[in-house]
Amino acid sequence: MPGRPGPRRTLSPETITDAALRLLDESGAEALSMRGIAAAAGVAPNALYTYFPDKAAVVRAVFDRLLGRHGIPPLTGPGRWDERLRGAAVGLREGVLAHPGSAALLMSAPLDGPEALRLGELVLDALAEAGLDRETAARASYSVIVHVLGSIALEAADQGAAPSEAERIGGRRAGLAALPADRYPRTVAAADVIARYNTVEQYLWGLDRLLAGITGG
Amino acid sequence: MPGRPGPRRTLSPETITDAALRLLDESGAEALSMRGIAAAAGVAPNALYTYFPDKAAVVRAVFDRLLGRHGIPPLTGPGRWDERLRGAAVGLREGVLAHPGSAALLMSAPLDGPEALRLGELVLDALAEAGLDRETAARASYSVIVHVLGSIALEAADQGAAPSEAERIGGRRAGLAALPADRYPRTVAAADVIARYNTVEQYLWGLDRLLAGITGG
DNA sequence: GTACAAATTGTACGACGTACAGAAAGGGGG
DNA sequence: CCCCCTTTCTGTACGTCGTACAATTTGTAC
Repeated sequence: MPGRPGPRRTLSPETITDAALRLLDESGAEALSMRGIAAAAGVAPNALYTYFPDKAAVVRAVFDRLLGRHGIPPLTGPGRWDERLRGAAVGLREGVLAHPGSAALLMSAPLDGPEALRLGELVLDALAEAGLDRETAARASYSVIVHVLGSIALEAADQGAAPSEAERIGGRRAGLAALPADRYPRTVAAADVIARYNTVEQYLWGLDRLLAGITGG
Repeated sequence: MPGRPGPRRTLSPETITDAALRLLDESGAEALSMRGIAAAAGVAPNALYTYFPDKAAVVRAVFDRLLGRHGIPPLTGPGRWDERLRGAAVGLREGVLAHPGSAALLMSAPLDGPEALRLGELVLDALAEAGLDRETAARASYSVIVHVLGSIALEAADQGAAPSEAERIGGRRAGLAALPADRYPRTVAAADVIARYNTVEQYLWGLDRLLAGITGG
């Protein structure tokens, strides 16, 4: 099909998501407005509606590009399957957490974009290499993805929780640090234990336990 | 301290979150606006700012009450520890998914409200009963909570993804159902496999694998 | 009764998503 | 070469949002 009529100058879905990612890096997720993205792309706000039906569609596209931006390794690489899986998990975590606020998008859309599919293929490929049959691999990949994305989202929610200056009580945050140990004895003790590890270690510990339960049971 | 001056008639944090929960049940999570909550409580929008510094604080409080609304069983109940854990997990899932859209709040705030703490105590209690030492129980509880909340949030995001009428392409949704099987062979097969199970079964399968990896390793 | 502090309202501002209509712009048929 | 038609982008506007500010109401303490 040769060129269609009309002026088709500046925009495309890619230039729009490019501008959105630039905005996300510079100003955080709460700045991801239609007007802001349009301004970053140098067009009027409504111009975006030629390429996306609404804001949710733009956000989904941006989220998918976020998933694929951080060097997910090829499907069949060298090294042991679990090492490849751990490496991809750590890379994804670092890439997402580098842009605080973007993690809020992680659980907000179905995982059906092209980059999300590439991620799914990677996980399934590694699990097949581990010797799982098709059914177990399918179920396991879902649980692995839940663990990876859920951990990242929860960690971001924890550290991104607006300290907000208005919610401090008596100078310290009304959170785990100020718990009544008599009412929540185990939780306080657990917070104490977990605080001794950095989060990436806890993240990989959970992933390893999950993989052990899948392959060993 | 006897009564403070000023008229303190109608409101309190509880009446506000009550109104918000009523609104959430009737009109969904996207209707959770300050103005809407205030109207449901019968006051002017600004009245809420006497009790909460901003909307995010209201949402956090509502989210915490959501966590506790669905009959989380007492910390030390009858029955085997894993049965209690599974029961609480299923109950939480049903309760949250009954209000589509409210699941979007699940990963949006740190888990430090009173009901979130009660949930943490329940999990830790069950894990202690399983014979785990303090350190392992602490780490395991974090992973279990990630799995439970992450699964629910992802399921809600999948099914709540606005079909939106504008994003249908050729009459069918541009999603997993229309995948190019030559580019994503494993993913397509996995979607096929998982579709044969209802989600609660997959949810418990993942929980069981995780628990097996924790207690057996 | 009078002064003061706290709770609630009235009003307003800026930003948001997006609908609608029009203007600019370029290719295809004559 | 010119006209027409499709497509892209802009101008403008509407309703809603979160929330800041000042005024008003209301109760307690002296």
